This record gives sequence, C-alpha cells and structure tokens, in this order.
Amino acid sequence: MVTIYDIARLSGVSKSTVSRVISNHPYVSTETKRKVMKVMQEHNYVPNSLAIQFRQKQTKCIAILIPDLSHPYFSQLVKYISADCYKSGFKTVVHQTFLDKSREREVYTQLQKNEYDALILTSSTLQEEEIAEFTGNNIIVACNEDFRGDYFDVFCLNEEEVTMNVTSYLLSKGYTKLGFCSDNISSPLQQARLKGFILAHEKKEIIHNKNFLFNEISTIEDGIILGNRLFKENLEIDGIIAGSDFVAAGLISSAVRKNIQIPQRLAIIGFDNHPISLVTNPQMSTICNHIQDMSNDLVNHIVNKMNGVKHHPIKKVYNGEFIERNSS
Amino acid sequence: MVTIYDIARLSGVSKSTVSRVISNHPYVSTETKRKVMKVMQEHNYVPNSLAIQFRQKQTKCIAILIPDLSHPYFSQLVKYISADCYKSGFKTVVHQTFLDKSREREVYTQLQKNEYDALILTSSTLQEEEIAEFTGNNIIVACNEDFRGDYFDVFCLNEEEVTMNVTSYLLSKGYTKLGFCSDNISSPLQQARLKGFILAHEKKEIIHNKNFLFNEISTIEDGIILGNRLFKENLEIDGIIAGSDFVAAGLISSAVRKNIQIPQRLAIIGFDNHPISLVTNPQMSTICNHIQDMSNDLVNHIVNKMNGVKHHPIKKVYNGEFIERNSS
DNA sequence: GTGAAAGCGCTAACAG
DNA sequence: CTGTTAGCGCTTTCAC
Repeated sequence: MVTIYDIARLSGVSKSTVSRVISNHPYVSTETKRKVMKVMQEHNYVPNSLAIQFRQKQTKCIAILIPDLSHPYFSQLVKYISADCYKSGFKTVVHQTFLDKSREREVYTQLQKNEYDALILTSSTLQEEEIAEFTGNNIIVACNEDFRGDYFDVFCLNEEEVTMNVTSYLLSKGYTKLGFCSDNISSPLQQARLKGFILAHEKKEIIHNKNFLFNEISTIEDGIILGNRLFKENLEIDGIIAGSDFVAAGLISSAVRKNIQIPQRLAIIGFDNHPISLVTNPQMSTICNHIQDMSNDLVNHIVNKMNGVKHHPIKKVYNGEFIERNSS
Repeated sequence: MVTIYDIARLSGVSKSTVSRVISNHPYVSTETKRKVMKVMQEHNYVPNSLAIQFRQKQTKCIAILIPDLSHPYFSQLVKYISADCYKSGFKTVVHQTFLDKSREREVYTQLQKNEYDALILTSSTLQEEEIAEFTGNNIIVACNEDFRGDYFDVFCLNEEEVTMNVTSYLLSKGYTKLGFCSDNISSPLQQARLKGFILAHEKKEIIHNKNFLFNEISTIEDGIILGNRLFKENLEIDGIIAGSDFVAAGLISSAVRKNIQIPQRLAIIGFDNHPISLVTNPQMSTICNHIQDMSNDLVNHIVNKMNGVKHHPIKKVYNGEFIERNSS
C-alpha cells in the first residue's frame, strides 16, 4: 500500500504538503501541486479513509435503525433517507432489529464506539429513557416513531389525529363495528393510532369491540390470514383500519374471494399510500404519509447539528392526509 | 473521552494489559483482569472503534450496491444479505445508484480507500472489465446480476433458461403474440432474459413482435400505464412476461379494469414470487427466485475469502421455478 | 504475566 | 508557501 509518506518522498516534498494537495488546501504553489498530483497518479495513490476517519474522529456514516426491510414503509423510508444522506456526503448503515431489544442495544453501543456520526431511529422497542442514556454527546434523531421528544429530536406523522379522523369518518358513515390492526402495539406510534381509534369512538359514544383489535398483523400474508378467519357469511365486523396498505391488500383480496362486497358490507382503509393501493380491486382508500418531506427535513437537521447548531430537542409533526378511493 | 491509557493509569497497569483484557487475551491473571474491568465499568469506558479499525485495517463493514430500494426485489435482497452479514459480524452500507454510473464508480473508489472490507454488487451499469480494474486486492462479489464470472464471483439465477422455459410454455399453450418487459435492458440479467425469450420463439419457429419488447418498465405504476396503452377491445397482444411481480400486478389491474379476461384472452407472468402475487385477482403466476439461499451462500463465501481461502472466481447458478397460479 | 516502545497513515499547529 | 513535529487510540512484538 502506497502511503502519503511515499508520495512525499517520491515528489521531494513533505507529508504536510501532500496532505495539503489532497485536501485542496490553499497556500500551495501550483507548481508543487502539479508535481505531487503527477506522482500520486503514477503510483495510483488513494488516501486511506481509515486513517482519516481516525484522525478526524468522524466516519461520514449515519446508522439507521428499522425493524425489517421487507416492510415497504421502511424500505421507502430508508430509500429516501439514504439518498438524502448521500447528497450531504454521508453513507448509511442499515440495521434491522427484527424487534429484538438486544440487537437494538448493540447499535447504541456501536454509536458510543464512534462507528457512526449519528443514528436515525425509525422504530424502537425500548423506552425513551433507556435510549436517552446512550445518547451522551451522540446525535440521535427519531423519524416516524411518535416519541414524546423530551430527549431527542422527533419527526413524525400526527398518527393519533389522523387515525381519529378516519375512524370518525367511518363511524359517521354508519360503519360502527370497526376493527383495528397494529403491527407491534407496544410502540409509541401504534399506541398513538390506537388512542385515536378509541377517541373517535368515545366522541360518538360508540363502544368499540375489543375483540376487533388485532395485533402483530404486518404483512400481506397476515392480512390474508386474518381475513380468512374473520370474513364469513354473517359478517360481524363492518370496517377495518389496517396498519399498512399491504395488510389492507391482504384483507381486500380475502374479502373478494369470499364474495364480500367492498365497501358496501365492509370498509377497509390502509396506511401509507403505497402504489399497491392502486392495484387492489376495488382501489384502496388510504392515508398519505409524508416520508419524503420527513426524510429531507431530518437529514438537514442532522447536518446542522453536526455543524454545531444547538437547540432543545425539536418535534416536527406532519399531517397525514386521507385519500379516499373505493374501499370505504 | 476516556481512552485505554486512562484506564491503564487508573488501574495501575500498562496499556498493553488493558488491551489484553479488552480483547480477552489469555495470559492475564484473573486478579488484574478483574481490577481492570472494574475501572472500565466505573468510568464507562468504550473502546474507540475508529482506532481499532485503523490499527487492524478492517472495518467489519460490507457495502452493497443496488439500483433502488423501493424495488421490492432489491429490498428483499438487502434484507437477507444484511441479516446474514450481521450474523457473521459485519455491518452493511447500502448504496443506491439509481442507475447512475458515476455513483457506482464512487463506491468502487470508497472500496479502494478501505472504507469496506468487501463489496456486493447486485446490479451494475458498467462493463465487467471496468469493474475488474477497481478490484485489486479487494473483494467484490456479484449477486443477482448475470455476469460472466471471469473477474469476480457470481451468484445468480438461471435467467435465460427459466425465461425460455416459461416462454415456451406460453407458446405451446397457444399464446403466440407475446410481450416482454424489462427494467434496464442493458444489464446482463435483462439481456439473459431477453435471450431466453427470443430463443423460445426460435425453437418453435415463431416470430416475436419487436413492438412488444418494452423497456424501462419497473414499477406498479409503469405496469398500469403500459396496460392502459396496450389493452383495448381488439387486443393485439395475448401474453406478457413481466419483469417483476409489481409490474405484473399493474398490468393485471389495468386489464381487469378494461374487462379483459385473464388468462383466457391474456396471460401474464411475473417474476420473484413476491406476496403481492397472492392478492391480485386472479392470483398471479410467477417465478421463484432463490434470494434467501443466494444471500446465505454469498455471505459465507465472502467470509471464507476474508479468511484467506483462495480460488478462481466461482459462478453459482440457482434454478428459478415456475409457480403457476391463475394468470396463465 | 506484564510493561516498554514502536508504529499504523494521516492532519494540524507552529515555526520559518 | 513549506517543513517539522507531535499525536490521534489502539495493538503487537519483544524483552523482562
């Protein structure tokens, strides 16, 4: 491996000068610059990032914590965040926790060990307080998960409100035996949605059926299986707020197969406005998340923070919009 | 920041001893070990990974190059690869190229700069030769893309063969006006599929319609748009091999909306056996890729390579299986 | 078993 | 404009 020292020797200057050439420092004569560059080319020199990172105490690398990439919401989120990080000169390391607490903790440890310049949290199975302990001087920012925002910055959707609005809407249309699907009900996000769901019922003084609260439903297959269990000739449920468009797609396909009219006998509403909502039959009503804006704001915010802009933790909330199609 | 030196001083031993304790070296008395551990705990010491990486010349980090995470095939692939890397103690950095050559080149440069211990290539817009130049002593392995395998190891599906088989099957069932969708026809993978498609026609001495070769069709929306353009009362096309299940789902939904009977008047076959193939109406015939096996073998292979197991480049080919449902 | 010392490749005062 | 020097935090011989 050819080092900066070799280049210095070979071109008859000092290491410092070579270093200056590399980092495009001013105060180096065009003549020596040319000379050094030539030698670097000839010897195919590439600076060793490991040494630079070590020296500068930064990795230009941001970690992102998600439950599972096969969930389209999270793969979209990672897509945008990763692309935005790239624009700002950062690489992204993706960590899937598969909802395992110890895997999550490992990532916080890596952060403490300086393996990343910042950590983006999109979902967590730990308490906000426990995460805060790992923070120290490290940058942790939450995106998607509806944390309180006492310890770190939060960017999220108005989960509670939008779920409440949609639930109210269904109730006022006469769908009164509603179901609710969650993925992992212990998370702040899912809790917020559930709260919205319940609040809407309370406002209308309608009692929701606790048997229609379904947890750990997150994939197309889960939706199909749930539908197959639920949908029969004398239907007890007349509407479902699914946790994602994929779950909703599974439910719709199951209902169609059992000849249950949507939306006449059963309303189904998804979450995320994924393109899959366009190919179900009938097309799906859903809720638009603003992941692209969220990601953009988030990465800008992190970059500012790295440049030393300090402030109390902020919480930015985006409004999810209901997109009505033909399943409600 | 508390360093190994602080711990040494505080516990009255030398740096070397502390280092030995950290890395669980033998030849250190249980007594000193205990003592040092205690001090580390009390002062909340975490080793600086940057220094370790620099010293050891390795990052425990593998880069993976993909076009775009929103494509479910690639997000699945990354899911498995990333999980397998984790099991072997590696982190994964995801790089989306969005089919941009210069972005791809940047990643090779980062590899040369020692930012990764290895690079996994799932899709490329460069020639095999050009990539090979960047290799040097670095580990590059291809997964999914159907490279020749002269310069680096390749793990891929028998794209040509399976496409030929499926095309032959449709032809022999009487579907003779077939279309073919590709994503990015310049890639080796798409070329292989097209070759299979054409070969099947030649064998049966049927001439394929060049107007039914559609390129740059990769999303659900692309499928819908293509369908809307193609499907009308007097249908000229009677079967389509789509490049992915998502495209196929778009096509099916478009056809259904135009009251075109599937599979009577039109056969559609997807690729990947993604769960979306279960919720289309009718359910989709598709081709199973073996990404889970591929990913597993691939990561094992890389780990072996890092441990110095040398051999000529290998090429491992997996057999895609046709899964017939109701769209063909 | 333990310590001293050298060094990984690079940057950044500081001095000239 | 350029060189000298010190040092980042850790591992690894090599003595003792």
